[in-house]
Amino acid sequence: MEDITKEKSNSCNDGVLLRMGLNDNKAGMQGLDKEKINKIIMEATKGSRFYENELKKDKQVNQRIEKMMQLKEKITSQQLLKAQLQVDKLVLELEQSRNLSCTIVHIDMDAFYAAVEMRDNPELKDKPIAVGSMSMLSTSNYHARRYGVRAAMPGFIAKKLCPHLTIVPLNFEKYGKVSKEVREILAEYDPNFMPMGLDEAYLNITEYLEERLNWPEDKRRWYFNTESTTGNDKQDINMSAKCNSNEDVLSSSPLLFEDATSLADDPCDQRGPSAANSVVFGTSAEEVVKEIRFRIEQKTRLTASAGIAPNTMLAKMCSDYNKPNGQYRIIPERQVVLDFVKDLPIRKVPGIGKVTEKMLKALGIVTCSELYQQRALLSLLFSEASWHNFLGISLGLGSTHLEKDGERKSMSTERTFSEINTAEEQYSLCRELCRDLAQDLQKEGLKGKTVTLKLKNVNFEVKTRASTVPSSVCTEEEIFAVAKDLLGTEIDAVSPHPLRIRLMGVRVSGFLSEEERKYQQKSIISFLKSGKEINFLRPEPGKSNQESCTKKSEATSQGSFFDKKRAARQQNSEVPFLNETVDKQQLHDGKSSASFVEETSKVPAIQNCTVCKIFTCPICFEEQRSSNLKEFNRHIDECLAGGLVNDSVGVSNDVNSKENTLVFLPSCENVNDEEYQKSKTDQLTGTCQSASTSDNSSSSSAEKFTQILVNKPHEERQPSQLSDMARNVCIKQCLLPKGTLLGNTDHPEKTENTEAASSSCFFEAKEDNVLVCPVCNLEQKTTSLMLFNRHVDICLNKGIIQELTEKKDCHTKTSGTENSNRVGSRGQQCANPSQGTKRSGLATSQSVSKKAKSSNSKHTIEMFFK
DNA sequence: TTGAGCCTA
DNA sequence: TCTATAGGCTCAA
Repeated sequence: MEDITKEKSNSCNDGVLLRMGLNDNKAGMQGLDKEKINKIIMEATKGSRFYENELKKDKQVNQRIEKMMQLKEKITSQQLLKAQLQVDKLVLELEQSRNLSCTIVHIDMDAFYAAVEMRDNPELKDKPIAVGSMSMLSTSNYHARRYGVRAAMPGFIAKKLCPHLTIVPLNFEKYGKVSKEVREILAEYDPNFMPMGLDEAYLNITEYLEERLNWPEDKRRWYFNTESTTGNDKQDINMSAKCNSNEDVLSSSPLLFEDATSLADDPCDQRGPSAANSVVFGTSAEEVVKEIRFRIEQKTRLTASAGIAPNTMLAKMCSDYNKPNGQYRIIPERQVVLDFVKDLPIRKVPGIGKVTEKMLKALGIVTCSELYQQRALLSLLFSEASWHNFLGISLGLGSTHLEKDGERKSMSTERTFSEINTAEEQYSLCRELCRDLAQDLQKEGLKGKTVTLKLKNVNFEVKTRASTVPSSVCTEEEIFAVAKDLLGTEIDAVSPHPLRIRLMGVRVSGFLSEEERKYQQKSIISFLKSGKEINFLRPEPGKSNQESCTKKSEATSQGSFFDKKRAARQQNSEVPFLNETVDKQQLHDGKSSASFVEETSKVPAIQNCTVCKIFTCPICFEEQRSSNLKEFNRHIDECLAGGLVNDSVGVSNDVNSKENTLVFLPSCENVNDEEYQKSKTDQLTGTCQSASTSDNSSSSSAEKFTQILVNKPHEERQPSQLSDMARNVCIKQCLLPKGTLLGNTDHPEKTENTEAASSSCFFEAKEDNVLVCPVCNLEQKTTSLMLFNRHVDICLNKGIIQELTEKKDCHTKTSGTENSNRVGSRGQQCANPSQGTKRSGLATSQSVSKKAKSSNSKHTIEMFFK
């Protein structure tokens, strides 16, 4: 985030000191010199538990290095040669894919938090300040940096380095507002720009540049903001320029820099004629970026640095090149890119942290060109993801498109405190964290299956303990039920000694993917509810999050339709759907929006849930007070007989409103054999019944309604039966394109056009007809009825069984065995957005996930109940 | 596949 | 007196 962070790690040598100490000589100019700073830091930390832990961690890194070196020793020249060929093949491929056509910009606000604080409090202007607390600083201004005060440094140590340092507490609300102002400007240049935190963003201005080429001068003229230039600050808001061989910088920082000169006074400014209080910017990328920075400064009175390059990785490094308040561009030519990267220290590359730096240094790799030279060796020592990443870096390759952040993967909350060592306090804190987390989760409407407890003991050793439960959780009670068990295990593990901790955190992950949620929304149930959508998962308009979430949790805590089916099966219950005693695992799964029953009672704890007697009818959506389930089922029967058919069809399509093709097939699970046989016979004879007809069967419609998706196991079904079921369940003429033929394979004479009323049970497509699958709601181009029916079958199996019930693990992990002989280089790939690895990683997992889904499409309904 | 630990920003 | 949060990778079981 802050350039200070980069400074900190510029040249970490060995050991702990480096992590904590100063690593460049900038500080020495007017503040303290490097040695003195390191000495003070060492005196302040040595002997502390933190320091001891740092030593321990350092030892572990050394062990990893040792292991790597042993591995290296075993590599034969033949292996190396082979690897070289393999890697060079990839180099060729990468070269071919090199894209220099994009203009990517990275904008980075200078010492953001500190600059905001200084702007708002002129008294701080000439003082060394840092933002944060005595425990930890988030950033510091450039005065303070001269004393070695930097981000990620505890305030008390900073105070030792710079006794007159002013520490300002964090005010995220304020930074957020400023950030919003900056983003408004950025959006004008790239509406799809990618913010990275509050103070950084990537823009793709390729298209914008083309457009701007034809802009008249007046459209490129910007005026100085005299309003924001108060008397005292006037000299600060000037525009200045400093020129050097590499760049042409608009500079001015009133707040951070002392060497600003006025733009008007600058002889190297070559821009065109400008009015006294305005400035005209050109059409090149450099000019556009200057304009952006000018506008940011005029609007916020803060400065930004920027990098311009053909990809995100390079752009990010460029923004650091002339920081603060500068910009730098890499011309989009292969050789220029390679030259830029050549002597660049690897630590400057986003995503390469101190550990990776140290490991590479052990191999004699310090610069990016060395990274390239050792590519074959690296491919043998590091994981595939790692060495691919290294190769990309050494070739100056990175992502050329900006993707918005993907779906959230986890949410957590943690707290640091002075030692807590009693179980009572620990459980109490744990609950508190769960409460906070539950609120956050509910604000975003998230539920996850994995709960992770994080503990840091007084020796700074961090432990995480996770547990994955069958049903998603989101309420305080649900999360706490899992977390307290994890905590209990840890307390027991050290017993009879007390567990002495200084940090506790709770995380929930394993959320449903967006895709899975989409499937939910398009589930057969929603389909059947067409026109009267009630989506339990969405916040209700006009209601607070809290209200929505409460309702949501109430609804979902009853378990979805499928959960109840599963519960019923597990318990061998005769009651198919509205079971009063539900397995606790089923109670908390909110995956499906298909919950028919909405209860109004609170679920106090995971252990003791009972079903309330107020139900929401899935047909009329009215609350029904029922003393027993039969009564409620009777109500649904009435609704079905009287309203569902006409209503549901009528709402979604006024054509054929009098007809429907829904048939409620009995389930093998919950319907007696006789009834099942009867329905099976009906299917086999191709009898297609309307709901009203089916209503005459011995089983109640309500029960059958709940059984639509439950049928004979796949193996027991003939293809034709499956299709029949699919048709029975999903056919509604209203969803078909006008003119689509509906027909009956068994009775072709019954085939009718949708224009006319039809109770037929399958689709017949015209040539090249596009049919809308009633299950997935996607258009299916098909020339064959068979194909389309097959698609519907697959959707029914896949969409409903898989998508609704099984949570797909979005993180498809790389095989451990594949890389088992490699030394892991952890983390650096993913953390580097500029490499595109984070994005591509996401894309990969998504595509794998899709693949998994498609391969699972053969799964059948009954699998769910297993 | 899951859990734990680690790396990075 | 050494943070808080999130994402992703690796390795082992």
